[in-house]
Amino acid sequence: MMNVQSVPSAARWQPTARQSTLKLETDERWSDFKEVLGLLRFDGKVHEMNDTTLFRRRRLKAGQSALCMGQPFDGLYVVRLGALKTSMTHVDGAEHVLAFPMKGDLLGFDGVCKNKYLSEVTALTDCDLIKIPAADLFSPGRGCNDIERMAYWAISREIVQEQSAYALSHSAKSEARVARFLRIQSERFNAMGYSPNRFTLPMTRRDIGNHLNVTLETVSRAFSALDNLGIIAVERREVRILSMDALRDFES
Amino acid sequence: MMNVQSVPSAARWQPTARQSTLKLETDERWSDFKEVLGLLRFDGKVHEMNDTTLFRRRRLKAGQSALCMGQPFDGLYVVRLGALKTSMTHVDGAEHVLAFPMKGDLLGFDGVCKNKYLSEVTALTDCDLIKIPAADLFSPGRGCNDIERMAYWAISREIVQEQSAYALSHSAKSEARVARFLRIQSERFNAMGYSPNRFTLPMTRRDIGNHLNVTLETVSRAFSALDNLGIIAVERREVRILSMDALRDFES
DNA sequence: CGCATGCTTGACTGAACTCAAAGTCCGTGG
DNA sequence: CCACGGACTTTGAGTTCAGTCAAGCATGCG
Repeated sequence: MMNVQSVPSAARWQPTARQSTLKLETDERWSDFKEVLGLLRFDGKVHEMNDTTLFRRRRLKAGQSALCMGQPFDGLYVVRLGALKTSMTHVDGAEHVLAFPMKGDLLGFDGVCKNKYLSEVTALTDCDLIKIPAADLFSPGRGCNDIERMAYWAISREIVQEQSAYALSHSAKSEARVARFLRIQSERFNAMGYSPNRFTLPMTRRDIGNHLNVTLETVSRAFSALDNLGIIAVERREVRILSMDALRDFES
Repeated sequence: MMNVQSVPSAARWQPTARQSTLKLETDERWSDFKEVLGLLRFDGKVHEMNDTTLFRRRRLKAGQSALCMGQPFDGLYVVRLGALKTSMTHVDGAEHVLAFPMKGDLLGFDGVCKNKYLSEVTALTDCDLIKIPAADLFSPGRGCNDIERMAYWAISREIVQEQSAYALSHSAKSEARVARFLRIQSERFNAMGYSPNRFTLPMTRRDIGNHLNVTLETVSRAFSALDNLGIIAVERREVRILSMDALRDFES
């Protein structure tokens, strides 16, 4: 088990030396249904425990693209390790950051409807994903399967997160948005089993700003302001939250 | 069939006289699986056409609440007629408008995950909903059923819409947001079989502004500006789009 | 070392918010 | 019937917050 006080090692953004690139790519690894249920923190009922199914794992290096807009839908992915960024690119070329999926989050669910992915997913750190192939989800021959049910439960959860993120970008003041963003990040790290009071942000100021609909300078200024008030201590991407209550008060 | 040129009668916002309130409430109506598929514009495959299942209809008057935050999840709803507003209320009392569901849209999908609804849904006009009970979605005894598959297909579609809405509130200038909002409304009316060039908005300026994260005054000013430029003609909630190309150019 | 990327901070500007007033439409009650 | 009140909308004037532009620093990499 990982030390709760420490920051997840893969969440540091410097891409490590490529000593073992080839080894990684040929090193096939698998995850079972139970592991996926655990990662997703699924709390529903499973009818017959399906321990025979194995899912292929997929590794990504920081900066690599996991999914691209327009690609045909071939399955869902669960993040096993690392941090990513989902975004949509407009016709005019402007990028919009939708979310920052991390351990236990689901990717690719926007591809079910039109049978192709509608957003881009980029790895911010080295990542380890578990793929749930489309074939396992929609096999018409099978009976009502637990995998499908689990997947849809997880999709519903992602909707809820997305709605919160949407609401996130609607506070009146920019500093309040940044404060709320930090609180939510803290809660997510906590849910993943890491420390909620000390963590390393995997994304740039620019990505945060894009996600919150403010400029990167505004994000930087908000961080500095919260630091000067003694609410947080921030040094580049290292964040410590000194007073969660003060941070929460700052949101309104 | 409704005249394509005309505005849907239920989309006018004045609550009609209550001549037949009691009649409506005792007048039980039902919809079949085929009608729901048609409303949702489902284009996937259905294994065995399920024409025996009947869904109960639910009618609402303008201003009534369809779903409330915190209520236990009891099913999904498909809009058969009318327009609604989904919103989330923050701890500080601020409301945030997420979407304006209309004919063919799905409601209540955010309740699957935690087994309770997480957003409020209010009728903007008189509405006619079709309820798909939770029991029909998750009956463990049944085989893999088409209803469940259809529901999840529709949920995925709603995610896509929501992502677009999220992106909608991230244009640089407020007038561009309003222009994009109008284009999207136009496309939705078109998809529903109504005229894309002439329609009646079911929501207030305040609701539009809340959805786009601008003030109601800014929405009003943007409407006036687009009117003065000859791109649209707006009179209170009646909107005519005079040049769709110019409107689209205005978005960037 | 030089370069690229990311972060911070400052000064200035302008777009959108706030406050305010007036007009429109509607339903209701005198 | 008309007057009134309430909800919605429009428009104006002043202010403030966040965007833009710019400079400088830190870090990591080739």
